Amino acid sequence: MSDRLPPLTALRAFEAAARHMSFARAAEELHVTPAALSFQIKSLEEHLGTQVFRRLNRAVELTEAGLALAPGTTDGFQALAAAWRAAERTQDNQTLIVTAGPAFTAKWMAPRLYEFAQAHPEVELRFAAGLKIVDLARDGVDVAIRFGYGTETDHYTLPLAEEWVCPVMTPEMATRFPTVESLTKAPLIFDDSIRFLKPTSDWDTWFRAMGVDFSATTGPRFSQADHAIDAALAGVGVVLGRRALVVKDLADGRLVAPFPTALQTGARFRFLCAEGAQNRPHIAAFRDWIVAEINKNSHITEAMTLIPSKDLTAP
Amino acid sequence: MSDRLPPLTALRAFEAAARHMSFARAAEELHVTPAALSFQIKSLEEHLGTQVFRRLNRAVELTEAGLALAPGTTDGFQALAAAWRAAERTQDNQTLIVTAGPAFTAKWMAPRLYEFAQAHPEVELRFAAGLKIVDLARDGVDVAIRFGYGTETDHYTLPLAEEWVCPVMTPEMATRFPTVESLTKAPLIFDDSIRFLKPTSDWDTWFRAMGVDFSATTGPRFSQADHAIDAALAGVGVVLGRRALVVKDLADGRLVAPFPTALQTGARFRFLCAEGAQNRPHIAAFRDWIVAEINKNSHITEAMTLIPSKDLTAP
DNA sequence: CAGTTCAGTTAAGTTGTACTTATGTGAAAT
DNA sequence: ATTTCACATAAGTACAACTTAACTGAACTG
Repeated sequence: MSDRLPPLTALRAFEAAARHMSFARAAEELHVTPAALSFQIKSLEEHLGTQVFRRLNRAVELTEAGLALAPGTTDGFQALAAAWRAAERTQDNQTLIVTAGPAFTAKWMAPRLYEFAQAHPEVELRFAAGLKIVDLARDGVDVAIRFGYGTETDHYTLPLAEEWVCPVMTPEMATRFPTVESLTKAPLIFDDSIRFLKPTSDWDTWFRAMGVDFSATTGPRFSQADHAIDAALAGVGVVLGRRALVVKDLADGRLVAPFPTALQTGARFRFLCAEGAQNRPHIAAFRDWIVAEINKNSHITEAMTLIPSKDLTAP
Repeated sequence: MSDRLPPLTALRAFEAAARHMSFARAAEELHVTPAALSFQIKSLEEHLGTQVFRRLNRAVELTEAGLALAPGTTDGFQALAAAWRAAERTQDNQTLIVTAGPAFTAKWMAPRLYEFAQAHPEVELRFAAGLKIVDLARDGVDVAIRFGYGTETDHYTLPLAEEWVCPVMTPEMATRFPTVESLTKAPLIFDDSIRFLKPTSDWDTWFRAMGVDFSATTGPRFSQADHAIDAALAGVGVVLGRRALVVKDLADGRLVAPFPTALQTGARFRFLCAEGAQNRPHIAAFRDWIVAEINKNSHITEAMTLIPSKDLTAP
């Protein structure tokens, strides 16, 4: 992969020139004189054996070779710049960039952010949305919170508390549906975000765990777990709430779980960071804080009867 | 995007060292002495303000900063190398790299390849499979043949003949189903590869064009058009064959189209290459040859009654 | 239509990066 | 105990990369 590259400064000069379509502006960007840039381009052309720019009267134009070269060089230098920034960020123990799904961000992080800021005023937290992050280093992220089963290799992984689901509702709603049987008549909210789980942990499974044969079908459906919980908070109905996303609301009394039987999903949130990064002070602080926050509400789990979903597979 | 990069030779040295996990081997790859490489790494570390390698007794190990830096630099230099190769290829008028879908490759290119080789012995054709090519220059492809409606901007685009579909079958099959009415009883083959077309050009539409109200439902389905045609060639049944994919078989008598009414789909194959590349001799030769080949069989289209599918939208 | 400006080229000379050879260091292998 | 191996360091060199300064040639400008 090596010998097949021209002088890198020349490539860099070309990339800037192609981006600006001007030698003068490229020279300015690179803090060199136009003359230097002109030489670099010339050197590149000698290496390639053909022109990359067509020199017009007052402008330059990419030749076919230049057109082939330009997009890839821009990509390449962007990747290098991103990598360099990622390396620089490892030196920065003030800023912590976290990525998490929308549900965890809204229902776990957001209500606790103030407390973290109190405990660690020196750390500036930033959130990068999106689930599609594949490579932490490449995407400029320090920590990822992910939900599911998998255990990534080549990353430091800390599994957090196992996720269970349990019917939760407003206190007012609980008075209207005091028994499990009455719950079959209650407005049920469906959280489609956990449909990917296997074995499934849905309403039917939960009723089966309670010894009730009931097939829930109609009711509002949400693809995002946080929206489903927001609906329950608004008094729309009863939702099978995920542990991590509802314990705060349960602890604060905004929601109640009158039927303390929960399905163990087998899935859990995981704390991920680059191998070795777990020792950086602010990352370790963030991790320890998350773990402590989870333990704060462990009494809610202790009050639950936990039944693994896998023991309840449909007949 | 500029100032935020260390000396590129140092980055390059680091990339090689991280890839080999050895200064000595990296130095060998870059054709420099280990001493030079050691200095480059040191210079990089001074720029970053921290070590990127932990020097062990007989080995080196990436530090956290190094771990953050390594993958992105490898990506970056790979992108640069790919771009440089793409630029070099513009100098090469012997090799022509073409990408096309499996159906076009199998049913249009393959049967005509020998003729092209005869006409242009100096050009070496290579095929890159896959539909997912987004950027010709980035992916190292000279020419793409694509099917659909769109007209790419920022590429040279030559629309080829509009695609129609018409029932085709083996001559033996044609004797068994002499009328349109009898065709409703024939084994119909479904080519799902054109289901994305709007308006649809399917069996129902074709029968509607013939004034027959018939809803075809059962029959073998193929997601790839070439497989559907292969099935028809094998005598399995009758398929709505796409112009480009069946004219050769029609011209050679392997298939017949006894009902010369064809649906105009509005879609067509398009010849794509990088802007400017259409003038390179071997690309121009390839394009002209494709156009000439298509014209060779224009008598088949001329014998057809063409009905636009959009005039036949379902009631 | 001269004069000015603008964008890139070329020449000559300077600086400093990247490289070399040669030697040094420390730990593991023999 | 000696050798070997992988990288570090010192000192010196060569050339790449850059500078200033002068040049070209075309397009605006009034």
